[in-house]
Amino acid sequence: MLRANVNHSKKQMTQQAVRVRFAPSPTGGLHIGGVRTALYNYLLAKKLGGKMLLRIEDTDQTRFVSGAEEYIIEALSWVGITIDEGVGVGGPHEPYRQSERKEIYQKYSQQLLDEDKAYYAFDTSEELDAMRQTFESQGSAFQYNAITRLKLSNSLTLSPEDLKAKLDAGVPYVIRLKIPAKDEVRFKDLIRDWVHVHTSTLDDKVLMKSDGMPTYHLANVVDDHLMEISHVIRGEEWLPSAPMHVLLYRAFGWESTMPQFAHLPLLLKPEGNGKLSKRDGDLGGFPIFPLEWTNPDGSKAKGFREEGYLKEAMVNFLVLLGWNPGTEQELFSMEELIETFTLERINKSGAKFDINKAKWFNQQYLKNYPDEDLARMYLPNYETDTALKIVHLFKERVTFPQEIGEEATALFATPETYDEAIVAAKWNDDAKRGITAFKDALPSIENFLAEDIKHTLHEELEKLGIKMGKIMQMLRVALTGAGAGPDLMLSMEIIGKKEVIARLEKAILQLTVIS
RNA sequence: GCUCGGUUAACCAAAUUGGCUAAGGUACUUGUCUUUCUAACAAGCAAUUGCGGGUUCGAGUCCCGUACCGAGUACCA
Repeated sequence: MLRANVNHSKKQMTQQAVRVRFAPSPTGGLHIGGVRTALYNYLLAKKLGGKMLLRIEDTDQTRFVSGAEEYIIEALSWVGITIDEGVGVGGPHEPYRQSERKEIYQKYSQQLLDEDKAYYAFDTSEELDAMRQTFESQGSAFQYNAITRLKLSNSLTLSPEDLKAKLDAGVPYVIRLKIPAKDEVRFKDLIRDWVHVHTSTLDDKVLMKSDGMPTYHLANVVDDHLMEISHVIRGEEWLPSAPMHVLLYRAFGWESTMPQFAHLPLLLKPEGNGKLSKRDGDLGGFPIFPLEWTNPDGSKAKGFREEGYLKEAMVNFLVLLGWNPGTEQELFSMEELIETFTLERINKSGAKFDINKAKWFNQQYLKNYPDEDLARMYLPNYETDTALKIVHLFKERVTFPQEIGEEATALFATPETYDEAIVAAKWNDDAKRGITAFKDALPSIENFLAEDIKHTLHEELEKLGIKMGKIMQMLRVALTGAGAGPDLMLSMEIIGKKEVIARLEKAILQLTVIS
């Protein structure tokens, strides 16, 4: 290959073009952890002027779910990750769907077979399961390795004639990697530093399944090599099999151009320990998927996008799950992230998935969102002028943009009930006199604007010698039913003169009857 | 069981060649806002860094032991 010229200094290695890949399998909605993995890949690619590839790992035909691939592409595009090469885009290494690359894997597994680095194995799943059980009952674990393979049904133990007979007869087989009995594998993980493992603890992993498809292990090594991937950035769950992947690169003679590895910390459950799962989302009432996902049976799983999470907040939240800039900055645009991101600053320990943090980021971004956009998107049924006032009134007090619409609806609804605790504490003679006087003065206000309303309230209360603080909360209850809320003067301006008067009349009447 | 990882306040989390007083956020408490508040702003409270040893002038950081938690251990990725 053209890359033959490579076994030299590290410096030259790092100057090699940066090419990273996101390689999900289309088995359903994309887990939010996958989005983070994609994001880290993307950030590294952009930072170093490299390419981001999307490869679909659909080698498990039994788990394939239609629609998942489109979903993945849409999810990535939602958060702003653009693909330079791969499924949906094309590129020089097509196809990018592993199911369409079968012959390639067959060719390479045949190469390993020819070089005696892999072998045919005819043991059935049932036989192996039984074997595992036996071992387990004896307190040890079954391994298909240098020792046991000599007692099992494979091309190492079968005579050439028997082997040929089985193959000719079409007996199902898998191809396994022949892991050396005694050897040390070590590789440098960009996040975890040197990892070493003795080959005696590894087992002869299946490379090709009996259905003719490769396993993840073979497919990802072959493809990463062929697609000239420079950095493999993936979840920690792959760390245990990484040594075996190194062995595969070695077996193919590709070790000198092997990509660098970076195994990302896990996304942990919000409570307790363990990997974040779909169930945790149901339990905590939050999504686990970026976009709403519809299962083949029609059932739906919620998505962050539909729940009202802004994509900027999502990115910011996700990027900080396992990475930090080392400064006190917490809000980052995608551009700033591309600038600041480094693999070196990813930490090793798992990151707790704290949905409150996601909400906090959403609030921060919502606050800075242009009023005009929010008004147009979430208050389409209001006049522009009114809509802008409503947005201004609520956007710093809510977490999700759609809440602005809900708050607006509530604002225009005459209260049916009044906060009892506050009525009990604050509804007294002064409150009644003050509010009545204020109400009676309202018709004379020409421009029903917050400033003028405030001015009138001041005047009326001054005449009566009542302090503003004494009745403000009661006034709010009379108008909205609730003891807390946004700026009251602006609220009244939006509600409108007629309705404010009507509500006050109603409240005075009802509350007087109650007390 | 075995292999590989992790453990810093109530919670999240930083301290990346061992080096000033162990960041920051959330929550909580208090104050300010002559107009309330669940908002905003300000201040405050909170950690012998899982535990036990060791190396060192100096350890969250390195070494040994131990406890707990996780990941992997499939013809799934």
